[in-house]
Amino acid sequence: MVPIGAAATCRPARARRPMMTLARPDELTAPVEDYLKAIYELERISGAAATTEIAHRLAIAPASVSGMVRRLADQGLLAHERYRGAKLTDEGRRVALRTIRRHRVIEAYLTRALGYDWDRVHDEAERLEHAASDDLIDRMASAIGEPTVDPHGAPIPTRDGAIDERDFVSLADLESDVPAHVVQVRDDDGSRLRYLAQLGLVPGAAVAIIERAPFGGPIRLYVGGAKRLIGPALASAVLVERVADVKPRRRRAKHRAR
Amino acid sequence: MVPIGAAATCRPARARRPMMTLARPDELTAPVEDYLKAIYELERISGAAATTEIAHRLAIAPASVSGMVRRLADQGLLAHERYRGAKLTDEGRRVALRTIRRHRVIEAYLTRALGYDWDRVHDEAERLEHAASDDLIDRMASAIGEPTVDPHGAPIPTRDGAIDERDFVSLADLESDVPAHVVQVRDDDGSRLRYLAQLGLVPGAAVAIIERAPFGGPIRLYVGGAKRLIGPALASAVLVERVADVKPRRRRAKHRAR
DNA sequence: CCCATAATTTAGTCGAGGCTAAATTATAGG
DNA sequence: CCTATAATTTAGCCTCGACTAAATTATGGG
Repeated sequence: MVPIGAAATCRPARARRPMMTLARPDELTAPVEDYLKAIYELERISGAAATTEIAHRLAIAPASVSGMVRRLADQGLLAHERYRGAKLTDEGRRVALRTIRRHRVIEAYLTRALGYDWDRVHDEAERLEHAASDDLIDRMASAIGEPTVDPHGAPIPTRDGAIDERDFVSLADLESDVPAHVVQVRDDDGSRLRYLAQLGLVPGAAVAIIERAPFGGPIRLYVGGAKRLIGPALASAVLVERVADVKPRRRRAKHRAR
Repeated sequence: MVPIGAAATCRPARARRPMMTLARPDELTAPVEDYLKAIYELERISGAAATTEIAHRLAIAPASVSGMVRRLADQGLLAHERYRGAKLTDEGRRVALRTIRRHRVIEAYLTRALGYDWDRVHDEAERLEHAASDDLIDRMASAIGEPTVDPHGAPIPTRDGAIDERDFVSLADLESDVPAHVVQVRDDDGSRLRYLAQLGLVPGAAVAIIERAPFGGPIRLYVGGAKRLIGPALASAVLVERVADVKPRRRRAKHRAR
C-alpha cells in the first residue's frame, strides 16, 4: 500500500489554527501589525495617518494601503474616513502598543544581553516582534531589569499598554545657549546611528547649541564638553529635553557602535 | 494639497525585497522552511518523504503537499519522483539543517538563559526559527557555551551544517538488564515532556529495563535508582544508548518542568 | 493476472497582500 | 468660482499557500 517506507512516527496533527500559519497564537498577521504600528506613529505626528504616508513608511504602493485600511477598518482596528485618513480605535491602539513594546524590548535585550550594537537591533527586532510571545517579551524585559526606554531612547510601553507620550523638541529646534540633554534619536537608519554615536549624540548626552548658521546652515554645539558641527537634517533626528524641565527618564548604558 | 497633516517624516523607503515581506534577508518563507525540516526528518526515518507523511506532520491536506513539493523541486531544493516520495537535494538539506540549528539553539537558549521549562520551548522556537538571523543564533549559542544538543537531547547542527546523525535505540526496544542512559526524548508533546521529567526520564538519566510484560504490556525499569512503570508508547518516545558503547555526547543540566 | 484500496495527483477555488493603470475627489490658487 | 494637481480609491491582476472534490496510479491479496 504505502509505496515507500511507512514508518511515519505518527505525531499528533498540530492543533489547526483558524486560517493558516499565523505569527502567534493571537491572530493578527505580521503585515497587520506593521500597518498598526505605522498608523500609530503617524497619528502621533499628524493627528491622522494619510494613505500615502502609510504607503511611504511601509514601502508599498498607496493603492495597496487603501485595500488594507478598509479591511482593518472592517475588523474594528481603525476608523477611516474616505479621503481623510485613518485613526486607530482603542483596540487598534492596544495592538499597536503591544507590537511596539515587543519591538523595543527586543531591541533593548539584544543590546544589553547579547552585545548587539545599537545600529543593528532595529532590523532584527522588526522580524522578531511578530514571532515572539508575550511571555518571552516579559522574560526578556525582566532579564535586563525592566527597561523603560529602548537603546535609542524611545519609551517602552508597559505590559498593559501605558506609554510615555511626551513630545520633545528636536536638536534642530533647540534655542541657542540652552543646556539640554539627548533623550532619543531616530533609529531608522543604521549609518546615521553609527555617525551619531561617533559624535557622542546618544541618549543622556549633555548638549547646548552654540550657534546656528542662518538658512538651514550648520549648527555648532557642545556635546558633553566637546565642540561639534552638524547639519539641520541630522539635528532633527535627535530629540532633546532642556535641563531646566528635567524630569529624567531612566536610561541604559551602552551604545557601542562600529 | 495634502488633506491631513503632511508632516510625514519621510523615512527612506526600505530596500524592497524580491517579492513580498519575507522572513529574513535570505529568501525562503516560513512554510518552505517547515517543509524542508519535515522532509529532512522523514527522510531519516524512511529514506524518503511520502506525501501523506509530510501532510500529516505539517497538519495540512495531502493535496496541498503535492503542489508545494513540485514547487520546491522546481527550485532545486528537493528531488521528487511522482508517486515515490521526495528527497532533499544538497541545497535543500543545507537549508533544512540551518533551520533545525536555529530551532534547537533557540530551544537551548530559552531554557538556559531565560528560564523556560523544557516543555514550553518547542512552540516558541517553532515561530522564532523563521525570524532570527544567523548572527542572532550564533550569539545565542555562544552566550550559553555552544551547546551540542537541545534541551531534549537532539543534536544541534553546527554553523556549517554538520550534524551528529547517530541512531539510537528507543527505550521500547532496549533489552532487559542492559544498563543504558537516556540521550534524547521526543519533544512534540508538552504534556508528555512534563510527565517524562516527573519520571526522571531526561537526557543523561541512567536506565535499565527490569521486565517487559508481553503483548505490548507495561515495562518495569529503573530510572536513576528508582523503579518506574511505563507503557511502550511512552517508552518509544525515549531514545537511549547502552552504557557499553558509551561515546558520550555533552549534555546540559536543567530540565525544569512544572 | 486482476482488483480493491490507499496514496497521490489534478483541477478548480479561496483569502491575504501585494501591484499597475485608470478613475475620483479635495484643495489650493488664480 | 473654477481648474490643475496631488491624494485617494477602484478595477483588475498576480503569487503564495492552503482547501475540496475528482481523477489517477501503485500495490498487495486473491
